[in-house]
Amino acid sequence: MNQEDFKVLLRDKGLKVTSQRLLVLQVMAEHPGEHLTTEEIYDMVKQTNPEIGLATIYRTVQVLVDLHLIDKINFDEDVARYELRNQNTKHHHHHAICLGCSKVISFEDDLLENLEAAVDERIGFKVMDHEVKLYGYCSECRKKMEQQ
Amino acid sequence: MNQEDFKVLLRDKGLKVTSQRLLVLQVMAEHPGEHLTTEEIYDMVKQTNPEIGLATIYRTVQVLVDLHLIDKINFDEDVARYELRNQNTKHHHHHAICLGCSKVISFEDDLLENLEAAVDERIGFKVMDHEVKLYGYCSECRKKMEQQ
DNA sequence: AGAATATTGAGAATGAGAATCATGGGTCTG
DNA sequence: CAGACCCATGATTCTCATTCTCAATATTCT
Repeated sequence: MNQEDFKVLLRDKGLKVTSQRLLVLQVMAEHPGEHLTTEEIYDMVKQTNPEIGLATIYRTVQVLVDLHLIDKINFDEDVARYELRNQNTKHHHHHAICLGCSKVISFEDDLLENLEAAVDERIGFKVMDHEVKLYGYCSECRKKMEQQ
Repeated sequence: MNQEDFKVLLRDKGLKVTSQRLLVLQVMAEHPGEHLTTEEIYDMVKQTNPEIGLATIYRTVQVLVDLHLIDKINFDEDVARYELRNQNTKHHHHHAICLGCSKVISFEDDLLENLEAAVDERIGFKVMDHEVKLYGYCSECRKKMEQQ
Protein backbone atom coordinates (compact mmCIF):
# COMPACT_ATOMS: atom_id res chain seq x y z
CA MET A 1 0.00 0.00 0.00
CA ASN A 2 1.71 3.16 -1.17
CA GLN A 3 0.84 6.63 0.00
CA GLU A 4 -1.13 7.59 -3.08
CA ASP A 5 -3.35 4.53 -2.86
CA PHE A 6 -3.95 5.34 0.78
CA LYS A 7 -5.06 8.87 -0.08
CA VAL A 8 -7.50 7.53 -2.64
CA LEU A 9 -8.80 5.01 -0.14
CA LEU A 10 -9.41 7.70 2.47
CA ARG A 11 -11.23 9.97 0.03
CA ASP A 12 -13.36 7.07 -1.20
CA LYS A 13 -14.56 6.58 2.34
CA GLY A 14 -15.29 10.27 2.81
CA LEU A 15 -12.34 10.69 5.16
CA LYS A 16 -9.86 13.51 4.98
CA VAL A 17 -6.21 13.12 4.11
CA THR A 18 -4.18 14.45 7.01
CA SER A 19 -0.48 14.45 7.73
CA GLN A 20 -1.17 12.55 10.94
CA ARG A 21 -2.87 9.68 9.15
CA LEU A 22 -0.13 9.48 6.55
CA LEU A 23 2.51 9.46 9.25
CA VAL A 24 0.91 6.74 11.37
CA LEU A 25 0.52 4.45 8.37
CA GLN A 26 4.12 5.15 7.36
CA VAL A 27 5.37 4.18 10.81
CA MET A 28 3.35 0.97 10.70
CA ALA A 29 4.71 0.20 7.23
CA GLU A 30 8.25 0.68 8.49
CA HIS A 31 7.70 -2.03 11.12
CA PRO A 32 6.16 -5.02 9.35
CA GLY A 33 5.70 -8.11 11.49
CA GLU A 34 5.88 -6.15 14.75
CA HIS A 35 3.07 -6.06 17.25
CA LEU A 36 2.96 -2.48 18.40
CA THR A 37 0.98 -0.87 21.20
CA THR A 38 -0.63 2.52 20.79
CA GLU A 39 1.98 3.95 23.11
CA GLU A 40 4.82 2.54 21.02
CA ILE A 41 3.33 3.94 17.85
CA TYR A 42 2.90 7.27 19.63
CA ASP A 43 6.58 7.39 20.59
CA MET A 44 7.74 6.59 17.06
CA VAL A 45 5.39 9.05 15.42
CA LYS A 46 6.49 11.80 17.79
CA GLN A 47 10.03 11.59 16.45
CA THR A 48 8.74 13.04 13.20
CA ASN A 49 5.83 15.07 14.55
CA PRO A 50 6.27 15.91 18.25
CA GLU A 51 3.02 17.88 18.24
CA ILE A 52 0.79 14.89 17.67
CA GLY A 53 -1.60 13.86 20.45
CA LEU A 54 -2.09 10.38 21.85
CA ALA A 55 -5.82 10.55 21.21
CA THR A 56 -5.06 10.96 17.51
CA ILE A 57 -3.09 7.72 17.55
CA TYR A 58 -6.05 5.91 19.07
CA ARG A 59 -8.39 7.41 16.49
CA THR A 60 -6.06 6.71 13.58
CA VAL A 61 -5.38 3.06 14.37
CA GLN A 62 -9.14 2.57 14.47
CA VAL A 63 -9.40 4.10 11.00
CA LEU A 64 -6.61 1.85 9.71
CA VAL A 65 -8.27 -1.23 11.19
CA ASP A 66 -11.55 -0.29 9.50
CA LEU A 67 -9.70 0.06 6.19
CA HIS A 68 -8.09 -3.37 6.76
CA LEU A 69 -4.61 -1.88 6.54
CA ILE A 70 -3.64 -3.07 10.02
CA ASP A 71 -5.00 -5.70 12.40
CA LYS A 72 -5.77 -5.37 16.07
CA ILE A 73 -4.44 -8.28 18.08
CA ASN A 74 -5.06 -9.15 21.69
CA PHE A 75 -2.44 -11.16 23.53
CA ASP A 76 -4.14 -11.44 26.93
CA GLU A 77 -2.33 -8.36 28.10
CA ASP A 78 -3.99 -5.18 29.25
CA VAL A 79 -3.13 -3.35 26.04
CA ALA A 80 -4.13 -3.83 22.42
CA ARG A 81 -1.47 -4.34 19.77
CA TYR A 82 -1.52 -3.46 16.10
CA GLU A 83 0.23 -5.08 13.19
CA LEU A 84 0.59 -4.15 9.52
CA ARG A 85 -1.61 -6.37 7.42
CA ASN A 86 -0.10 -8.24 4.53
CA GLN A 87 -2.13 -6.95 1.60
CA ASN A 88 -1.49 -10.11 -0.40
CA THR A 89 -3.53 -12.24 1.96
CA LYS A 90 -7.09 -11.49 2.91
CA HIS A 91 -6.78 -13.20 6.29
CA HIS A 92 -5.04 -12.45 9.51
CA HIS A 93 -2.03 -14.61 9.95
CA HIS A 94 -1.61 -16.89 12.93
CA HIS A 95 0.31 -16.49 16.17
CA ALA A 96 2.07 -19.07 18.28
CA ILE A 97 2.57 -17.82 21.82
CA CYS A 98 5.19 -19.48 24.01
CA LEU A 99 4.01 -20.29 27.53
CA GLY A 100 7.64 -20.30 28.67
CA CYS A 101 9.13 -17.05 27.40
CA SER A 102 6.01 -15.27 26.06
CA LYS A 103 7.63 -14.96 22.64
CA VAL A 104 5.17 -14.56 19.76
CA ILE A 105 5.91 -16.34 16.51
CA SER A 106 3.86 -15.37 13.47
CA PHE A 107 3.22 -17.71 10.60
CA GLU A 108 0.99 -18.03 7.57
CA ASP A 109 -0.96 -21.10 6.84
CA ASP A 110 -3.96 -22.15 4.85
CA LEU A 111 -4.63 -25.41 6.60
CA LEU A 112 -7.73 -23.79 8.00
CA GLU A 113 -9.52 -24.03 4.69
CA ASN A 114 -10.93 -27.45 5.44
CA LEU A 115 -12.08 -26.25 8.86
CA GLU A 116 -13.85 -23.31 7.25
CA ALA A 117 -15.48 -25.58 4.67
CA ALA A 118 -16.66 -27.90 7.44
CA VAL A 119 -18.20 -25.01 9.39
CA ASP A 120 -19.98 -23.75 6.30
CA GLU A 121 -21.43 -27.16 5.61
CA ARG A 122 -22.37 -27.97 9.19
CA ILE A 123 -23.90 -24.74 10.49
CA GLY A 124 -24.15 -22.57 7.37
CA PHE A 125 -21.60 -20.09 8.65
CA LYS A 126 -19.67 -18.26 5.89
CA VAL A 127 -16.17 -17.47 7.12
CA MET A 128 -14.73 -14.12 6.07
CA ASP A 129 -11.72 -13.97 8.34
CA HIS A 130 -10.12 -15.99 11.07
CA GLU A 131 -7.83 -15.55 14.00
CA VAL A 132 -5.80 -18.41 15.44
CA LYS A 133 -3.65 -18.48 18.52
CA LEU A 134 -1.61 -21.50 19.48
CA TYR A 135 -0.30 -21.74 23.04
CA GLY A 136 2.65 -24.00 23.69
CA TYR A 137 6.41 -24.14 23.99
CA CYS A 138 8.96 -22.85 21.48
CA SER A 139 12.01 -24.87 20.51
CA GLU A 140 14.31 -22.92 22.84
CA CYS A 141 12.12 -23.39 25.89
CA ARG A 142 11.72 -27.07 25.06
CA LYS A 143 15.48 -27.48 25.06
CA LYS A 144 15.77 -25.76 28.42
CA MET A 145 13.10 -28.02 29.89
CA GLU A 146 14.86 -31.14 28.64
CA GLN A 147 18.14 -30.08 30.24
CA GLN A 148 16.60 -29.93 33.68
CA MET B 1 -16.38 -31.67 37.88
CA ASN B 2 -18.40 -32.25 41.03
CA GLN B 3 -18.00 -30.28 44.22
CA GLU B 4 -15.93 -32.90 46.05
CA ASP B 5 -13.41 -33.13 43.22
CA PHE B 6 -13.16 -29.35 43.25
CA LYS B 7 -12.39 -29.34 46.97
CA VAL B 8 -9.65 -31.89 46.48
CA LEU B 9 -8.25 -29.90 43.58
CA LEU B 10 -8.13 -26.72 45.66
CA ARG B 11 -6.39 -28.44 48.57
CA ASP B 12 -3.89 -30.09 46.24
CA LYS B 13 -2.88 -26.64 45.08
CA GLY B 14 -2.59 -25.32 48.62
CA LEU B 15 -5.72 -23.20 48.21
CA LYS B 16 -8.49 -22.99 50.74
CA VAL B 17 -12.00 -24.26 50.24
CA THR B 18 -14.37 -21.35 50.73
CA SER B 19 -18.09 -20.96 50.22
CA GLN B 20 -17.41 -18.18 47.73
CA ARG B 21 -15.28 -20.40 45.50
CA LEU B 22 -17.81 -23.21 45.62
CA LEU B 23 -20.60 -20.81 44.76
CA VAL B 24 -18.84 -19.20 41.80
CA LEU B 25 -18.01 -22.58 40.29
CA GLN B 26 -21.58 -23.72 40.86
CA VAL B 27 -22.95 -20.69 39.04
CA MET B 28 -20.58 -21.31 36.13
CA ALA B 29 -21.61 -24.97 36.04
CA GLU B 30 -25.27 -23.96 35.90
CA HIS B 31 -24.60 -21.95 32.74
CA PRO B 32 -22.64 -24.18 30.39
CA GLY B 33 -21.96 -22.73 26.95
CA GLU B 34 -22.59 -19.16 28.10
CA HIS B 35 -19.98 -16.43 27.90
CA LEU B 36 -20.34 -14.52 31.13
CA THR B 37 -18.73 -11.28 32.22
CA THR B 38 -17.46 -10.79 35.76
CA GLU B 39 -20.36 -8.45 36.39
CA GLU B 40 -22.90 -11.03 35.22
CA ILE B 41 -21.36 -13.70 37.44
CA TYR B 42 -21.42 -11.20 40.29
CA ASP B 43 -25.15 -10.58 39.86
CA MET B 44 -25.97 -14.27 39.75
CA VAL B 45 -23.81 -15.14 42.73
CA LYS B 46 -25.35 -12.33 44.77
CA GLN B 47 -28.76 -13.99 44.54
CA THR B 48 -27.42 -16.75 46.79
CA ASN B 49 -24.84 -14.74 48.73
CA PRO B 50 -25.63 -11.01 48.68
CA GLU B 51 -22.61 -10.28 50.89
CA ILE B 52 -20.03 -11.30 48.31
CA GLY B 53 -17.75 -8.59 46.91
CA LEU B 54 -16.96 -7.94 43.27
CA ALA B 55 -13.23 -8.21 43.95
CA THR B 56 -13.78 -11.78 45.08
CA ILE B 57 -15.37 -12.59 41.73
CA TYR B 58 -12.32 -11.23 39.92
CA ARG B 59 -10.00 -13.24 42.16
CA THR B 60 -12.07 -16.41 41.92
CA VAL B 61 -12.41 -16.50 38.13
CA GLN B 62 -8.62 -16.17 37.98
CA VAL B 63 -8.29 -19.19 40.27
CA LEU B 64 -10.74 -21.17 38.12
CA VAL B 65 -8.84 -20.25 34.96
CA ASP B 66 -5.57 -21.40 36.55
CA LEU B 67 -7.22 -24.70 37.45
CA HIS B 68 -8.48 -25.03 33.84
CA LEU B 69 -12.07 -25.25 35.02
CA ILE B 70 -13.15 -22.21 33.01
CA ASP B 71 -11.69 -20.34 30.04
CA LYS B 72 -11.22 -16.63 29.62
CA ILE B 73 -12.38 -15.43 26.22
CA ASN B 74 -11.91 -12.05 24.61
CA PHE B 75 -14.45 -10.93 22.03
CA ASP B 76 -13.00 -7.54 21.12
CA GLU B 77 -15.15 -5.89 23.73
CA ASP B 78 -13.87 -3.95 26.70
CA VAL B 79 -14.71 -6.76 29.12
CA ALA B 80 -13.43 -10.29 29.52
CA ARG B 81 -15.85 -13.19 29.39
CA TYR B 82 -15.63 -16.58 31.07
CA GLU B 83 -17.00 -19.92 30.01
CA LEU B 84 -17.20 -23.32 31.68
CA ARG B 85 -14.61 -25.63 30.21
CA ASN B 86 -15.67 -29.00 28.90
CA GLN B 87 -13.60 -31.37 31.01
CA ASN B 88 -13.71 -34.06 28.35
CA THR B 89 -11.58 -32.03 25.97
CA LYS B 90 -8.24 -30.57 26.84
CA HIS B 91 -8.56 -27.70 24.38
CA HIS B 92 -10.63 -24.59 24.21
CA HIS B 93 -13.42 -24.98 21.77
CA HIS B 94 -13.82 -22.63 18.85
CA HIS B 95 -16.02 -19.62 18.31
CA ALA B 96 -17.67 -18.35 15.17
CA ILE B 97 -18.61 -14.69 15.51
CA CYS B 98 -21.23 -13.24 13.18
CA LEU B 99 -20.29 -9.88 11.67
CA GLY B 100 -23.96 -9.19 11.08
CA CYS B 101 -25.70 -9.85 14.39
CA SER B 102 -22.68 -10.40 16.70
CA LYS B 103 -24.00 -13.81 17.69
CA VAL B 104 -21.36 -16.23 18.93
CA ILE B 105 -21.62 -19.86 17.89
CA SER B 106 -19.44 -22.37 19.70
CA PHE B 107 -18.31 -25.60 18.16
CA GLU B 108 -15.84 -28.38 18.74
CA ASP B 109 -13.49 -29.56 16.10
CA ASP B 110 -10.25 -31.39 15.84
CA LEU B 111 -9.36 -30.36 12.32
CA LEU B 112 -6.58 -28.30 13.82
CA GLU B 113 -4.52 -31.35 14.53
CA ASN B 114 -2.80 -31.24 11.16
CA LEU B 115 -2.08 -27.54 11.63
CA GLU B 116 -0.52 -28.26 15.01
CA ALA B 117 1.56 -31.09 13.55
CA ALA B 118 2.75 -28.79 10.77
CA VAL B 119 3.80 -26.11 13.25
CA ASP B 120 5.69 -28.63 15.34
CA GLU B 121 7.55 -29.91 12.31
CA ARG B 122 8.27 -26.53 10.79
CA ILE B 123 9.33 -24.39 13.75
CA GLY B 124 9.60 -26.91 16.59
CA PHE B 125 6.70 -25.38 18.48
CA LYS B 126 4.82 -27.83 20.72
CA VAL B 127 1.16 -26.83 20.89
CA MET B 128 -0.55 -27.27 24.25
CA ASP B 129 -3.74 -25.37 23.59
CA HIS B 130 -5.33 -23.35 20.86
CA GLU B 131 -7.90 -20.65 20.43
CA VAL B 132 -9.70 -20.10 17.16
CA LYS B 133 -12.09 -17.37 16.19
CA LEU B 134 -13.87 -17.33 12.85
CA TYR B 135 -15.45 -14.09 11.69
CA GLY B 136 -18.18 -14.28 9.10
CA TYR B 137 -21.94 -14.45 8.58
CA CYS B 138 -24.36 -16.88 10.19
CA SER B 139 -27.09 -18.62 8.20
CA GLU B 140 -29.78 -16.17 9.35
CA CYS B 141 -27.82 -13.09 8.36
CA ARG B 142 -26.97 -14.69 5.03
CA LYS B 143 -30.67 -15.20 4.31
CA LYS B 144 -31.43 -11.59 5.15
CA MET B 145 -28.67 -10.39 2.85
CA GLU B 146 -29.95 -12.50 -0.03
CA GLN B 147 -33.45 -11.09 0.34
CA GLN B 148 -32.26 -7.53 -0.21
C1' DA C 1 -11.25 32.58 -1.39
C1' DG C 2 -14.69 31.31 1.73
C1' DA C 3 -18.12 28.15 3.64
C1' DA C 4 -18.85 23.77 5.45
C1' DT C 5 -17.23 20.14 7.98
C1' DA C 6 -14.08 16.67 9.57
C1' DT C 7 -9.93 16.32 12.40
C1' DT C 8 -6.85 17.48 15.87
C1' DG C 9 -4.71 18.28 20.64
C1' DA C 10 -5.24 18.75 25.45
C1' DG C 11 -7.21 17.41 29.22
C1' DA C 12 -10.97 15.36 31.73
C1' DA C 13 -13.84 11.37 32.22
C1' DT C 14 -14.76 6.54 32.12
C1' DG C 15 -14.47 1.91 33.53
C1' DA C 16 -12.31 -2.76 33.99
C1' DG C 17 -9.36 -4.80 36.73
C1' DA C 18 -5.58 -4.85 40.34
C1' DA C 19 -3.78 -3.40 44.81
C1' DT C 20 -4.34 -2.45 49.73
C1' DC C 21 -5.47 -3.57 54.32
C1' DA C 22 -8.06 -4.72 58.32
C1' DT C 23 -11.20 -8.39 59.44
C1' DG C 24 -12.82 -13.02 59.25
C1' DG C 25 -12.61 -17.96 58.20
C1' DG C 26 -9.97 -22.46 56.93
C1' DT C 27 -6.45 -25.53 58.08
C1' DC C 28 -2.91 -27.64 60.79
C1' DT C 29 -0.61 -29.02 64.99
C1' DG C 30 -0.60 -30.80 69.32
C1' DC D 1 -10.87 -28.95 70.39
C1' DA D 2 -8.08 -24.82 71.14
C1' DG D 3 -5.13 -21.82 69.54
C1' DA D 4 -1.80 -20.31 66.00
C1' DC D 5 -0.98 -19.41 61.46
C1' DC D 6 -2.04 -17.52 57.35
C1' DC D 7 -4.84 -17.36 53.31
C1' DA D 8 -9.24 -15.29 51.62
C1' DT D 9 -12.67 -11.81 51.76
C1' DG D 10 -15.03 -7.14 51.35
C1' DA D 11 -14.67 -2.42 50.94
C1' DT D 12 -12.32 0.88 49.07
C1' DT D 13 -8.91 3.10 46.55
C1' DC D 14 -5.80 3.18 42.79
C1' DT D 15 -4.10 2.49 38.15
C1' DC D 16 -3.99 2.87 33.56
C1' DA D 17 -5.81 2.03 28.79
C1' DT D 18 -9.10 4.00 26.16
C1' DT D 19 -12.85 7.24 25.10
C1' DC D 20 -15.08 11.65 25.38
C1' DT D 21 -15.43 16.71 25.11
C1' DC D 22 -14.71 20.92 23.01
C1' DA D 23 -12.46 24.78 21.11
C1' DA D 24 -9.08 25.53 17.55
C1' DT D 25 -7.36 24.11 13.12
C1' DA D 26 -6.91 21.87 8.66
C1' DT D 27 -9.03 19.86 4.58
C1' DT D 28 -12.29 19.69 0.94
C1' DC D 29 -15.85 21.50 -1.98
C1' DT D 30 -17.99 25.21 -4.55
